[in-house]
Amino acid sequence: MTAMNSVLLSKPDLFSFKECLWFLDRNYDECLHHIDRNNNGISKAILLNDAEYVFSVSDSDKDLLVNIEHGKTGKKNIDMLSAYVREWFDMDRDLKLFYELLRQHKKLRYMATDFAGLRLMGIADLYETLCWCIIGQQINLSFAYKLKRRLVETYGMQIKTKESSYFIFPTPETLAQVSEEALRGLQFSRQKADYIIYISKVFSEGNMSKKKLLTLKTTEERKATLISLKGIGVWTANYALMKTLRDPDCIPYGDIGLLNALSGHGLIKDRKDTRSIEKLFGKFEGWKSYLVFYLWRSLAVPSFQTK
DNA sequence: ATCCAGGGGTCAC
DNA sequence: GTGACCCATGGA
Repeated sequence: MTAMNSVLLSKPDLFSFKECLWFLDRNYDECLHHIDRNNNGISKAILLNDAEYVFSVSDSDKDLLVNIEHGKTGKKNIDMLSAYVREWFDMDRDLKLFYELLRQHKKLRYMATDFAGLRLMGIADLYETLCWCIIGQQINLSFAYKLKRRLVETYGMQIKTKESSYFIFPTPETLAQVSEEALRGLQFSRQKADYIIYISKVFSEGNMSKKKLLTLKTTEERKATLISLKGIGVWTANYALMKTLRDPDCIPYGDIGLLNALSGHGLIKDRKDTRSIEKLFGKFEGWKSYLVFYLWRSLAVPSFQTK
């Protein structure tokens, strides 16, 4: 029997909370969650149905413990947060087939062991994902995280609990009203500032949403709809479909990290070797997004770093 | 100083 | 549809 402010989620097979946490804490200055290494857990603030919550997820043997730290409690709310966590950690997917495919590949089979249980960590909110992509376009990740922190701490909602302080990503309504100059003051380039403000207007005026995108049936239609927006190119569209809509077969073509991982494994000759890329991913039908994610994970393995 | 970083837009062919 | 070129900004 659990209290009304917490619930246990049973871990699926091939699930490692530790691996997932590692990804969420890979030495970058992430401003949208707090990792607690001592307690082996993570906490985060979110907005659900216009209500704010701070919740934590921690390891509890064969389960994950989800606890409401701040906000409305009760069964309905804890159920909603449970669903959020299951989605975030991609807990409802059976990775068995993916691991079978990995083990069939000489150069990649080590991943099934070394990264065992790593899940494709999602970003629930489409608007946040697109903003994050725009921020990250063509700059190094540590600077991208800096820009995101400035944006979030300047325009996001802050929630203070006894233990800590949390931020929620700014709303499109807020950022639609921000001036280009203000964002440039945060060291956004003119281009990034324009894209962010434009996307914010599109979302705040109701012309784009995750729900809207989900009404489109095919991946290609969804991709094309995203790309029709200024600032959203092939890379961003694929990234968003992969992280937010959880499309199983999206490859962010052109991604520098992906290319580095592929060449680090000796899987491609150069960045334009699209034939080899197609050939490799062709073997991972239904799991292309997962393969991309695992290749990103491999970038932290010293022997596969290109520098 | 120079090159690079989890791209995107534009324009010419 | 492909390729060349420009755009910005901090980090190494």
